[in-house]
Amino acid sequence: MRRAQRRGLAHEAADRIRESIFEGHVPPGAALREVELASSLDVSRGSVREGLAILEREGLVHSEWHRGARVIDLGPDDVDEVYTVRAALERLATRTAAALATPERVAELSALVGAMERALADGAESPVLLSLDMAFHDRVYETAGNSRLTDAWHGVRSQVYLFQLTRIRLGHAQYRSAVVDEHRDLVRMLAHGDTPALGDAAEEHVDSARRALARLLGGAPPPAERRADGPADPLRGRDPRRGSEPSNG
Amino acid sequence: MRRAQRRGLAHEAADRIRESIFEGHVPPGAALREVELASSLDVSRGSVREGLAILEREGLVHSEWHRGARVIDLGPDDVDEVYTVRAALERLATRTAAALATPERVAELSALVGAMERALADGAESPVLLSLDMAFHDRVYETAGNSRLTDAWHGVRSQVYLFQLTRIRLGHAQYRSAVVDEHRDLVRMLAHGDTPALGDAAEEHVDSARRALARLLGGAPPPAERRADGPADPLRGRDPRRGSEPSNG
DNA sequence: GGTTGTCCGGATGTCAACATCCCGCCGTCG
DNA sequence: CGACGGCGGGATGTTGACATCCGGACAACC
Repeated sequence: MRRAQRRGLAHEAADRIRESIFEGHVPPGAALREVELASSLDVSRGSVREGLAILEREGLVHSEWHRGARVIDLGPDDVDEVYTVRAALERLATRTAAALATPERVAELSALVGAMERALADGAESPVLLSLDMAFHDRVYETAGNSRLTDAWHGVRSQVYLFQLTRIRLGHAQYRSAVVDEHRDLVRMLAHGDTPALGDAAEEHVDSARRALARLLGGAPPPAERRADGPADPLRGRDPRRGSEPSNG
Repeated sequence: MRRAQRRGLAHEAADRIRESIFEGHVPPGAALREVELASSLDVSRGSVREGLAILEREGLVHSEWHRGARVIDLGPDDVDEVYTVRAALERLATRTAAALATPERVAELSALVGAMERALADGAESPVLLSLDMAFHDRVYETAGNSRLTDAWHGVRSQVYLFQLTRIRLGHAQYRSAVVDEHRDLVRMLAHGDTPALGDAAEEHVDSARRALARLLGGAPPPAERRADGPADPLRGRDPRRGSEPSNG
């Protein structure tokens, strides 16, 4: 059985705030004032504060000293950052999962793809598809069984979710047509144990999303490099924004 | 100029506690009691609490609901987890850095290698070498200019530091003999812009550390797979310990 | 006119007290 | 003798109040 988890108000608060952001009730760049949220959620400022720290870990929120927290404002450069990191993680996760997957796990993933097919056929809303999409990848990371890898994934997961939401909003059809096929391919390779090709396929899966977003958000045209040996495309530099390197020395 | 940073007591507390752990004053698995630390550091429990959250983000500390925080206890399985993730990150970071590096940046890295050579020749303590080692990689990530990538790195950095410390403690000579050469190679490739080989070299650099540690900690013998197209070795599964997946749906 | 100094509202950072929860111990019961 | 249940110490989770800091506006000064 899965172990039960007691969580506490901070996690609850984080969940609510995250929901609000995803549902668009709080626009990008908006200030998240602690007192406001505290009274709104009916918890103390301390708990809200801790919740905001959780969201900062997920990259959904950016906060500065004595300047409060704001919803992150994602631009074209962020697409590159997030998806480049995600591609590297996904490559590792998928390959590791392939090595450890039990038939039951593969069946679960296959069932998720089946659910996506049905949802697509039933003309379900795209956010429903997106939920299945995210669940699929969560399952893959879970199968990989590497808690550090999962943590790293959680560091970009919410941002990916946000990006895919805007992708859906701007380019509906394209997402719907690609999602199911790509995941079905992934499952097939995973079941077949085709490890060498899997890494590339997982990266390509992520990279295709990146390209679609780059096109929609109108960033500088991506270099469209051939990708036979990994993602070689250089990302445009960007200020390191968040300071505070751990200072062990 | 580098922007000035005001940090606050939480970061200060985190730094002190981190130091204590690195210097071995707090053994692995030991409980980190909030009241104790608070009186010891002469700050309030709230700040200590926030500091512990920071350390948890770095993977140095593990805490459970109403059960407090403990220093993480690293075993053979954790070596695989940490270094497998690190290899993936380092691959991306090094390749990206190669694409963006200015001559000045390469010179800085080269200077760090020079400092390592001098330290080695002067018979400096190994922890000094390790500091330069970490500084080198920090610099690489900084050059890559991807804040998400840097965040992910910070998620394993302290654990890597801890592992390298035990590596030094157990297998002194081997680390000293390998470090300088490997970093010099990295700089050479980076200066030369030899991108395709760089990714593999960076991965190999990390993987050699992983193997050394696996040997020293006496884990199950690693599968010693040929690594021509990436790290294919499956990691042994492990309980997902930390729960709390972000629950957006 | 542009720059600097000062002030004030509002928000965050920090603190110490109250509420809740674990864990080990021990007595009791089957 | 082993299992269940309650108790008490101690630690964490949560809260509301105080201290500090930021940002903009206005006024003084060169």
